[in-house]
Amino acid sequence: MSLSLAEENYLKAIYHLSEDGTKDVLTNALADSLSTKAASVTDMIKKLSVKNLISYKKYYGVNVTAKGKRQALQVIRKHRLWETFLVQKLDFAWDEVHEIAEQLEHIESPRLIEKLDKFLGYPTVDPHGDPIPNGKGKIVIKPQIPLDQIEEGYKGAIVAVKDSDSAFLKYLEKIGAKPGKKIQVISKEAYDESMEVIVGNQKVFISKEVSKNILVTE
Amino acid sequence: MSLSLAEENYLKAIYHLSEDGTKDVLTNALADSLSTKAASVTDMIKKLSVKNLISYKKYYGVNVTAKGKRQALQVIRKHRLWETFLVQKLDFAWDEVHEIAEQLEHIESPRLIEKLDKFLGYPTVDPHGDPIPNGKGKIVIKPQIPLDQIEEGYKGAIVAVKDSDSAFLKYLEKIGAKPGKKIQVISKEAYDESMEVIVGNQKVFISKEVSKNILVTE
DNA sequence: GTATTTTTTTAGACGAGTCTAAATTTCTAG
DNA sequence: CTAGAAATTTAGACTCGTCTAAAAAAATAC
Ligand SMILES: [Mn+2]
Ligand SMILES: [Mn+2]
Ligand SMILES: [Mn+2]
Ligand SMILES: [Mn+2]
Repeated sequence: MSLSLAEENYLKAIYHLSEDGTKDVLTNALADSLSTKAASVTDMIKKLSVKNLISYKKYYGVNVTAKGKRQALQVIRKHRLWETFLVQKLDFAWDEVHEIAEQLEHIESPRLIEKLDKFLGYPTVDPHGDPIPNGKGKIVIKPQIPLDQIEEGYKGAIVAVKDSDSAFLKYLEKIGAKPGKKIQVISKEAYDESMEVIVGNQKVFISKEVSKNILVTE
Repeated sequence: MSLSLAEENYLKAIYHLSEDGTKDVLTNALADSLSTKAASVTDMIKKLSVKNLISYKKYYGVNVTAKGKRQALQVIRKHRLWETFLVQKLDFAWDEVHEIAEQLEHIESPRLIEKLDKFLGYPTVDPHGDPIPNGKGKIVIKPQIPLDQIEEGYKGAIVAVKDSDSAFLKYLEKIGAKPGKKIQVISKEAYDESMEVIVGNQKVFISKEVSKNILVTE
């Protein structure tokens, strides 16, 4: 009963778009996310539904079942372990790994993943700060808040980044922002919600566009 | 112009069965090797032929073109680098890696392969002793002879093994035979061509079935 | 509360890759 | 040299995943 590459990609997209299974995902949102057409999504949705991986109410979107969530988390686990490998062992920059992990996540071999996990020292987060589900699919999410919801005077640390777009990650690299780094909010402009922050030792201005994609500790 | 997974598998099988492009490969041989049906092979052959990756004479088999050989060698390069990674870094036994490499060889990312190669220290042979083509597809084959063609009194070393069957590799493991190990032929039975050999420090009897799949130095 | 717009589903088609069964070609005995 | 056997190709069908165009349902606007 193992899933095809397409099925895995759909399941993962549904899981992510549903925000970990908390809200239903609409057909067009999935089509956008997977760069495909709504009609194709409807077709695949029916198949996943028959296999009991998602629940589907016609016209009102889908969500993962318990079974589907387990499968999605396995794929996410593989994706994040491979990303970690690529950055930590092969010396890739963090903005280069997503596309490659998108392929590697579909390699089928439980033993491979076990051994990779061990080789990497059982990491709990990937290079983007995203938590890595364990072998049983359990995922420990650290409390985290989008930086745009933070007020002046805040001191904390970056936990993760939301966007996996390469240009965004390159920009973060440039300003020295990555998971683990300390961050302070010096001032916040009421008009456009842009911010002046200190990351590492550097003072930088960031727009709301950026701050909403940076997740920080409480 | 990148190839599909199926195309890559066919091309690699043709290259191997043709013994590095030296003889034509027949439809049924290909079907056996790929665990598919002759009719499917004929279909795919036509496609590869149109793409100028193989030359095809109806009813008389196929062989790789220069272009096809280049592509096949790239896939083989990836396969053998991944096998090396699995054994050297992830601590897999050498009989466990073939199936996984069969999947990993299709991951598309030139940068990944470059970096993997570097990470492994630019190995020249894989865990089975098979040469790893370099980035340009150049392959250095060490002189090697099947052990069954060797006579009494021979002293040399194992260069590679032919069969990637797991049971065969496990057997070799048991008798301590692997690429790099020294080997001597103590005696050879004329009747069935079985041999008494010393591998490492151990004296063992091996059948022709085994000796023909062990490649040794001259 | 009806009309228009937006979203989703259905209908029908296509390419990739595979299969079985039938036709064709080549090989091999005698 | 020819009949039968063996190998290969062709014909037609199927699944998977995708697409476009048309139909249907839901949301929204007035
Ligand atoms: Mn993927
Ligand atoms: Mn990530
Ligand atoms: Mn393969
Ligand atoms: Mn090998």
